[in-house]
Amino acid sequence: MTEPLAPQYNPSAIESALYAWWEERGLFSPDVAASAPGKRRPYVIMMPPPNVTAALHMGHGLNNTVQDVLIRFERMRGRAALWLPGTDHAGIATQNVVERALAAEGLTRFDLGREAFVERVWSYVQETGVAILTQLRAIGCSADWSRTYFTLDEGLSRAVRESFVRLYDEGLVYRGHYIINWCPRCLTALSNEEAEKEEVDGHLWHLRYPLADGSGHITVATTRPETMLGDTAVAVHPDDERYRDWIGRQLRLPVVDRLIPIVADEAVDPAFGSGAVKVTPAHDPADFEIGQRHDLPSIDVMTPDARISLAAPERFQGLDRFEARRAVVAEFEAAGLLERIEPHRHAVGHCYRCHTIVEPRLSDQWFVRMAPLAKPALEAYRDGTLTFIPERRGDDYAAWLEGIRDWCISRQLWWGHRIPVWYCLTEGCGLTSVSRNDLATCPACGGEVRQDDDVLDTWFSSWLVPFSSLGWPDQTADLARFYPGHTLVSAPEIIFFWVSRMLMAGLHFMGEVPYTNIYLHGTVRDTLHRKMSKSLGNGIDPLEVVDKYGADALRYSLIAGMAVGTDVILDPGDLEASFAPGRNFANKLWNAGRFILSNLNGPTRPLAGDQTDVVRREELSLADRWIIARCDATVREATEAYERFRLNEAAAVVYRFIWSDLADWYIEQIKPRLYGDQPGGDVARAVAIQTFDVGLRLLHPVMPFVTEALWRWFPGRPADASVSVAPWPGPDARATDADALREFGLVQELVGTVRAIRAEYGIQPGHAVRAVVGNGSAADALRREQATIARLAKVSSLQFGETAERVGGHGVLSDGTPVFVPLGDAIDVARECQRLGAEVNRLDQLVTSQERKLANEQFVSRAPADVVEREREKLSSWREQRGVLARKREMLGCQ
RNA sequence: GGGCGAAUAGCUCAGCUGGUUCAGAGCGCCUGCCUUACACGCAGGAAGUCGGGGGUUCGAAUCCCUCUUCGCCCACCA
Repeated sequence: MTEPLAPQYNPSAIESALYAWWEERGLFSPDVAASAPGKRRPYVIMMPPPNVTAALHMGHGLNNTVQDVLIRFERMRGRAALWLPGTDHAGIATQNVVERALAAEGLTRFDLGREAFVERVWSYVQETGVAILTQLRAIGCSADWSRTYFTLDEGLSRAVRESFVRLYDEGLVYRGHYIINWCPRCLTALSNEEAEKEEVDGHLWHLRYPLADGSGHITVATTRPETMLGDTAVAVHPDDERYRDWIGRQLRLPVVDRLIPIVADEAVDPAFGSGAVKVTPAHDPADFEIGQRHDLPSIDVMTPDARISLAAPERFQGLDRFEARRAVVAEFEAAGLLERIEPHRHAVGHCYRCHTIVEPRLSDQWFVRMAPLAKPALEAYRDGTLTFIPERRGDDYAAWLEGIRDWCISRQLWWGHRIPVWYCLTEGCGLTSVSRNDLATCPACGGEVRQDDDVLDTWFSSWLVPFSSLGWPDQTADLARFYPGHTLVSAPEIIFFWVSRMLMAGLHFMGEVPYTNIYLHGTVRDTLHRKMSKSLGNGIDPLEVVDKYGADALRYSLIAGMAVGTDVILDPGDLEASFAPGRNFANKLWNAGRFILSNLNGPTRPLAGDQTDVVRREELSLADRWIIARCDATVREATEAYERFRLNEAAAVVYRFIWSDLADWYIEQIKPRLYGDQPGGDVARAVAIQTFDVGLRLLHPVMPFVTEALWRWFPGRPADASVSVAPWPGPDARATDADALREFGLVQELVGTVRAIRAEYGIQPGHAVRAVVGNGSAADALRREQATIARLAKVSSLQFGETAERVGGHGVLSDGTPVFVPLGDAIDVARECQRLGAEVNRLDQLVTSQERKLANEQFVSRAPADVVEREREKLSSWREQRGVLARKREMLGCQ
């Protein structure tokens, strides 16, 4: 205890030093040997790897705080706890960042060429890549940094290739020519999940397509008129009476002047629009399928950056898709073929990285066949292997798996894992080789080969992380010990990108789910319930909070503000409102610790592992027994709350114990024993230390820094002791003490009653009053705690029994004990009558409704006996209190 | 268009298996206190028809139905 104990806790003075000390000691690196087979399975959490270029935001703050609370809890419970961190190369996101930097220099990636560009990304990533991991340390994350991975590391890249080759060999990876989601800005294909559907207000254009023979026209409705440049048919439903005779006839496609047929297809909904659909196989997934069924040509009228291609009439070529839309509509209008335009709200896909409207595009891509992978993953949910917290998220998971479509995994990017496929360039051979190793020549003909230009979807490496980060495909010791893990902590929007895919990959490659608990927390939002985001400018920088209020305050606010599965609302305009409670609590702890530690200079008892071992039971005062019982109850409640992922409740329970019980009552109660030579000082010191110690340990997962600082300063700690690996407090049957809880509760009530009377009549704080306490069930206890009552309620003399005086403040305890504070002329009798009258009325209402309840035959006969008994006790208690106050009113001569 | 969630004090939210936490916490507000751990504190206080309506039950903030208002997810009616 050599550190200066300033009265105000200063987090920045200790946090980084404590963190460095933890890390140096390797407290977060579980030993593989120490958790050898036969011992309890280790507890493993895979950290959702942040993007390598990311800067810490509140979403990371919440996600990682939750994980840290869980991992610290399990570590203290004595399990080998591994929290495995890493970073994600984040293909599109990272490439975009670097391309933006290039753009500032007036360059594009094409100016550099592939090799130079990738090098440039690497150097960028090496510069910034560790920033977020450093930031996670600043908020106290106890991850095992010695095992940090990067998804483009050699090891993980090997895993990516291995999995690709295996899936290919199993027929689960294939190359196909389909409509995919295409981002015209990022110039790459996207998976369905990466194309975010968003409702937008658009229009429905009703266009007339004339029959080739000039005998009339058919009207089609479309939300994207520009695609008509690539129309190759119009489809109607085969049973649609209106068009029965039209099927098979030819239309003259306006604008492009091409003949296209009318075909019949079941996919058409006769009830929508005109019941006739223009068919653009190259630009719409549904149309593509219609095209296949009817053997229609596909005309791709757009370039990769969504301009009109050479396949369209010259006057449209080069136009942006939205310019082309206007131009097409204008031509229809000019030709009198625009029937009408109506407003139409519909869902449009947007690139999840740059928010550009996605263009459905026909191209050759690599896919993973998902149905066979989804089946066991669905089974694992249905048979109860998986637990979702909150439960309802399991339904989202199951629904997605049931409707799963094949996964487009190729990306036309340069940053990522190059697809391990080589094409032979030799004419007549043309072999496609899928290989774990780089190929220089064709294995069949020895000719020149060319590797596929594309890279894999970022998530194709992340879905392997639960085992690839442990060394797979090698059978490493880490893999044997730490797979499978237990809990995955993520946000609901990541379920489809990552959570379910890891489950599928784990089952497929490892034969076991990578985790069984899936904890899905909410989103961090502002007070208008908008998601915090850079673009909205409503974010809060976690590091600024750490700076101003400390990491513990940040963590406390995030945890305390979050019930299972609900969002966390923070006010970017008022950091004080959001984070002061945590800061204040840390300061409270600091000062409670300071007080206890600075009062150890008297006799004390040795610390022991268990609170009731410290002293003999008969030496304990009522207050000692009470705080010990409260402490034990807190241990039970907090432990259960942590186990059930009710982290906010765990925080609240410990907060109440430390602040309301320990600081407000127990510490106040023992002060005389500590200051003077009054007996029991040694016992009080021992109990205070012991219960505070328990409180610190219970709180450590949520507020690691301040608890560690205080815990280490306790006398007698070995220099290398850390609360982060201190044993988790266990319940103690001997601490249970209902009498102490009830009796000290009455002491608290009495003090509160006298204080309220003092405040009501404006008695100066320095002025002592007398108090008269009548006979009640706890008379003995109150008598024994006279000194406590006198001190805390500023009572000069506490009398027991009757008194002839009647003018003063009156009250009653819940057991019916009358309380009287003689105040003579200091009070106005009428006011006191009114005060008591209100109280009698309140009790009267309670009594009346309670009497009705107990008079109800149905209640008495149907409610459980113990409930009826409790209700009877309540009634008699209220009657008793009402009687006491009514008599007091009589004595005062109230009307 | 389908599915899910939320609505409790001025604000942010707890309230789990219907009844001893049952109407709570923190912030804010009002009153009084720099009482020798803490003014980031202490003590006392005001403040709510538990969104509306209906139902089940001896008993509902809690379970069911319905309406209203917000939010989220999914969706190839062009």
